[in-house]
Amino acid sequence: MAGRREQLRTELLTSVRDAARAHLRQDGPGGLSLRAIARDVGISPAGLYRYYDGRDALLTMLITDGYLDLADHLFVAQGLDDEVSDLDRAHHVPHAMPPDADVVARLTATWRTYRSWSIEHPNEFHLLFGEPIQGYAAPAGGETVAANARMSMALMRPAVEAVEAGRLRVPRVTDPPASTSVLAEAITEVSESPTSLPLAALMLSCWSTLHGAVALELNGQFAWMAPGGAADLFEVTMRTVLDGLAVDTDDARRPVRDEAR
Amino acid sequence: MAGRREQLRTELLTSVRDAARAHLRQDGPGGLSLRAIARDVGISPAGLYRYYDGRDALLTMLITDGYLDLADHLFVAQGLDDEVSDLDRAHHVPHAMPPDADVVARLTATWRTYRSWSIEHPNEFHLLFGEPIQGYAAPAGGETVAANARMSMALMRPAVEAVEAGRLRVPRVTDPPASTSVLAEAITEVSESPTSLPLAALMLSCWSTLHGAVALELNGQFAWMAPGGAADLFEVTMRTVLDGLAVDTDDARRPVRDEAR
DNA sequence: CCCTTTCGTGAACACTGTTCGCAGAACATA
DNA sequence: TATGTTCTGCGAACAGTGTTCACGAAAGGG
Repeated sequence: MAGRREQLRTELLTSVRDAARAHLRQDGPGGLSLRAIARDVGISPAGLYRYYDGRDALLTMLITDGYLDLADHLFVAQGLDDEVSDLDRAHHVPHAMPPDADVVARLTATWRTYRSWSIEHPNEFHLLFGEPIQGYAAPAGGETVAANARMSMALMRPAVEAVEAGRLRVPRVTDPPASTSVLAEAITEVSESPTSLPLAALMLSCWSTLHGAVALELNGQFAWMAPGGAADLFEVTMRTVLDGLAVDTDDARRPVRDEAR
Repeated sequence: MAGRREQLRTELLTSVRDAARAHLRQDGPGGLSLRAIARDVGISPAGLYRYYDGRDALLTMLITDGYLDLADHLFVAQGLDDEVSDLDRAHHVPHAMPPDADVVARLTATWRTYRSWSIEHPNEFHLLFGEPIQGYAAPAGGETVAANARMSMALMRPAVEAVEAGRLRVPRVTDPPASTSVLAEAITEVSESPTSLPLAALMLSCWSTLHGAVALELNGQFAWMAPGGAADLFEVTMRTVLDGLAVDTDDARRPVRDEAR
């Protein structure tokens, strides 16, 4: 028995959310204007405070949504559609793989999706991974950190699986610093599968490379060396990394290729 | 024969620059306020326009300075003090190496400096590599791109030297996409030394890893797995990458270690 | 001394996020 | 149905932002 009030409230609530997302996409995190959003949904600036308690609340909502949306895309890319919330289920994911595809193929598909999502949603990427907004601090409640953890897991999982399947070599870590012992434990806890320090280090360096390649491309650092777009640069970077991690066979190194393509 | 006017002008000019830098360091790129700067140097907001033509001019100045400052630090880390402008010569660079140090040691020192500079100047890092400021576009003149190129060279050089010295393996690139042929040419032109496509790809992936590790740490993505600071995480990531690029000797893989430390 | 260039100012404009008090509509209870 | 309570929404106001403009004063050159 939804009262008329609740109905109007949820309608306006999502209407505000949509307007906020639209403005984020167009003008970036810095250009988010409460007054403009209020104008779009047809209420006064002050009226907005009945729905979202100021700019910070809107930001945490956008950040949470961003992490979850990215996580959904990553899950779809791996063929794990059942992990995805109903909202984004029909989303088109360019590199999506069937769930029984080759492990390495699912890995590369996930990485490609991390990039393509970021290229298609540059302002969301900046909101999630860029500089913290002036005067904004994530609430201690942890709405955003949970979403963040979900995204991290979606990103890490296929790499872990590729290692477990024996398709990726885990490099040794020489002289690991003392404080990094917590690292493996933390990742073990989150990923719910036992993680050694070298494996954790591998995850770290892979994520760093992936993230760095996307971030540098997005900020135009590759513009002067790839005028025609940096998609191929990403491809080369990814293959360079994966070839370096290819398992050694007896006679020769087998380059890592994604067989299902 | 510096007239009294010019003298006052240059004084106020640098005074404005210092104030702008101070505000950047404290409040970040978004929190840069022309009125606050004007207040600091003791002139009216409108008077600022006699020295810097609006916010954008101030931003290009700050960006240029940032790239050059980072480049200087990288050069000092490699022991190339003569490349450095007089202004920052006496700067303390924690990982600085003598110019005759081991190639790999100079490489790791450069990477560590890339990180430590970013950690110590987070807002400058965001200004240089973060989201583009709302409504700002780099001038076509190229003041910032020249500084950017200088920084790129300072960053790439030691890795190239390590390869030339035979201390780093250059992984093959399987099936390079067609458009990446320009890449090698572009890097050859900038670095003034012949660069093959695999070498260019190696530079790319190294820079991506380096940048990604720093960016992720700076945005707190590592906070939950390294409560005590991420310096050791960076160390592990760097060693993982470099060990993966260690040259193959006849009997065993020799891990890359920096001998002068 | 005069004329030109530079400098600095205060006022104004169109914005921003946020707070406050005051209306009116919707709801729950007597 | 009548009354009291809660929720909505609004206009005004405050302190802040970048930028433009016309105007007076100072400095420099002839």
